Amino acid sequence: MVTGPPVFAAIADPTRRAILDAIRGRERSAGEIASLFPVSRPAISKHLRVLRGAGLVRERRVARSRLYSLDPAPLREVERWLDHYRVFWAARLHDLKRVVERQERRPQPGRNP
Amino acid sequence: MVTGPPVFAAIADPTRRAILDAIRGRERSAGEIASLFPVSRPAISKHLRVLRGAGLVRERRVARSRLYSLDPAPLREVERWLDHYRVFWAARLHDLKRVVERQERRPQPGRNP
DNA sequence: GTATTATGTAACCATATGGTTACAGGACCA
DNA sequence: TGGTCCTGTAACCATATGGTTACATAATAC
Repeated sequence: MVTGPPVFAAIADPTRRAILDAIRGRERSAGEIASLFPVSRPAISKHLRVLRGAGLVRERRVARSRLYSLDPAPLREVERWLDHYRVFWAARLHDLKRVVERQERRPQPGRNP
Repeated sequence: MVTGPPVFAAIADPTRRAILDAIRGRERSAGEIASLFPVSRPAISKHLRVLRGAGLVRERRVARSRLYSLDPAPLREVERWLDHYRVFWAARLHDLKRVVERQERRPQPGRNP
């Protein structure tokens, strides 16, 4: 049984990572998400439940559809864990800083509220 | 079956993350690692095999012991994946930059060669 | 009301996973 | 050589996981 923050287990599966990639940027309905993958709709439904359990997606009911959008907050836990290791590839830390600075200059994408 | 980069599955288990935390900093023997956890030594041996499969640990035979040390390289794959999401908590990007700058100023820990 | 659409849930299945105990093998010591 | 130490592997077990098909439910359309 995998205990600890569920986000680590949630992103272990490649299909779930792909789902996150698919809704990063724009909200999508469950059916729309399912259409992107070669597995059945119920399988996707279960993946979405896991992602919801990890707090990685928000669900919004609209008419007959359920629209899913990204909630990146739990990923900061992964980020925090990686912090302890980032020092080990410190040779490229200045690259990271440059990335950060580039993104700071960029306008906020702003997920729809 | 979990395909894709094995590093994501490797770090999904909390015991394996704890093992990485334990050998981050200093090399440890298999038995020493096992002594840190409430599970049997063979269980740890299997976890170490998974970590080796993901390229996260290096093994060095010394006398009767096997010494394990961290190989952080595969974690950069996780880092790279997170890059696409970091923009979504951009409000705190300047914090990250500060962390980076703090670590750049710090002397290199240098894993023994 | 009834039909239709979109989605979650139940029941089930095969395989993966994480754990155990028992055993095998290589390296040091006498 | 024989014995002890350290560790990996084999065999096995219970449960988790990811998938399926069939059904239930909720909201719109008629």
